[in-house]
Amino acid sequence: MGLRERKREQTRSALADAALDLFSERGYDATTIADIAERAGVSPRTFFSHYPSKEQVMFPDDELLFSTLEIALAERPEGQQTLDALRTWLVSMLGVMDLEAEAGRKQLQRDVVAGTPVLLAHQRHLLARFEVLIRESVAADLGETADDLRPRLVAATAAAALDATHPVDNAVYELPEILARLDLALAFLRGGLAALDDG
Amino acid sequence: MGLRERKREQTRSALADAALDLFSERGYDATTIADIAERAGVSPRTFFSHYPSKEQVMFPDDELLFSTLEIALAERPEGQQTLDALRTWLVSMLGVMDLEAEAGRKQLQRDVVAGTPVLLAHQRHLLARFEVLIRESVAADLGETADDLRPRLVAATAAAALDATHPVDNAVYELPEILARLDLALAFLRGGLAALDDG
DNA sequence: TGCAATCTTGCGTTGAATGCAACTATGGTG
DNA sequence: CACCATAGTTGCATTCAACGCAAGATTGCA
Repeated sequence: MGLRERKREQTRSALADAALDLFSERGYDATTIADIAERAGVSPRTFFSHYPSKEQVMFPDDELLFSTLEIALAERPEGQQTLDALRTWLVSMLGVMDLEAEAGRKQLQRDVVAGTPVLLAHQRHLLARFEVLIRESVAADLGETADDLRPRLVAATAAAALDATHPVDNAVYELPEILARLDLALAFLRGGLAALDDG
Repeated sequence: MGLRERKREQTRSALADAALDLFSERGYDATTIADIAERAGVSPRTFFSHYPSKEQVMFPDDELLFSTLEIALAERPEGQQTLDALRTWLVSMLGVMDLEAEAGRKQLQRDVVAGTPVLLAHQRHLLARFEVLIRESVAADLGETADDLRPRLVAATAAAALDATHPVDNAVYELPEILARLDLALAFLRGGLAALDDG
């Protein structure tokens, strides 16, 4: 990676760090883009060359998560079910994540989000985008349309399971614990499908 | 209802109508609050005394739906499950809705929403609020916390089922058809719970 | 008729977000 | 090493959503 890209990444994360700090100090609404840019040492205009909106600076790597899941679902081994691919993807993501970022920072991020309606809404929006990916993939598995009921139900459940992998309060989840939760959700989901087939 | 309230309601729905028309003519982004207010025959400032934001004018009666569900869940008969109360509420809502508003207008509203990312996001936000209600109520049923897995999964499924009651494309659903969809979702959900109990 | 509550309106302010053009730094090429 | 294309940064100007406030208009009630 060249100097140029490295500098850009540096600015990008400086903005994210500055934003997180300011949001947690003064609150989201009391912080302006100008404040964030100033603390990050760049011009206000530069903010928008890295993040398209004020909310997104709190979710710097969600675009990456989204695209990796998109690829993981599209390029999964022949015959592998969406839900298995999802599980595999989650494991690999958790593997990468815990290495690069320390837990305290993530916890602070969660606290700020939890206390800010606009950010909560945006987080749900992101989750909904994941749900769409899952829904389309599941629909293909089942040979149905994304508008049909079964893909909807399955995707909603899977998205809720993904959401439930985020620790609550100050708990720190370990990988096996997270997977256990996911598998419980998958069991729920498969039980539901079975019930539909019986009826 | 006095003259004052009637006038206010009149202004409120004039704004909603004007907004829907303009959004479908020029698009959401190309329409300003001033445009809407002008067509509705009121001042721009008045818009915000009826709707807190530009998005909400497209969902004029969701606050009502929300509060009625909140009450329906809180004041359900002793021993009645959340999901049954939800079903009852849906039936009563559909009964009221189809009488007051014609289907064509609703269809136009759905088209505009479907073609406008901001509005889609807001619709999901509203659905998420319903999901929270359901989640808390289900958690109480099960004697668990709203953060626990089962209430999350059940609420997510139920919310998806609610969402699936909205017609797709230009289809017009009849009441029995909608209920059949909901019941299918409830069967899915109970099958899932059963699977969890077995494991 | 007059008073109180409520709705409407205009004015001003803040701040998010975008477009554009100029400037700067980097990476690669001859 | 000089040159050029590419990409990142910045300042400037603009639009518009959203809010606070105070004054004006209208309705309900005594």
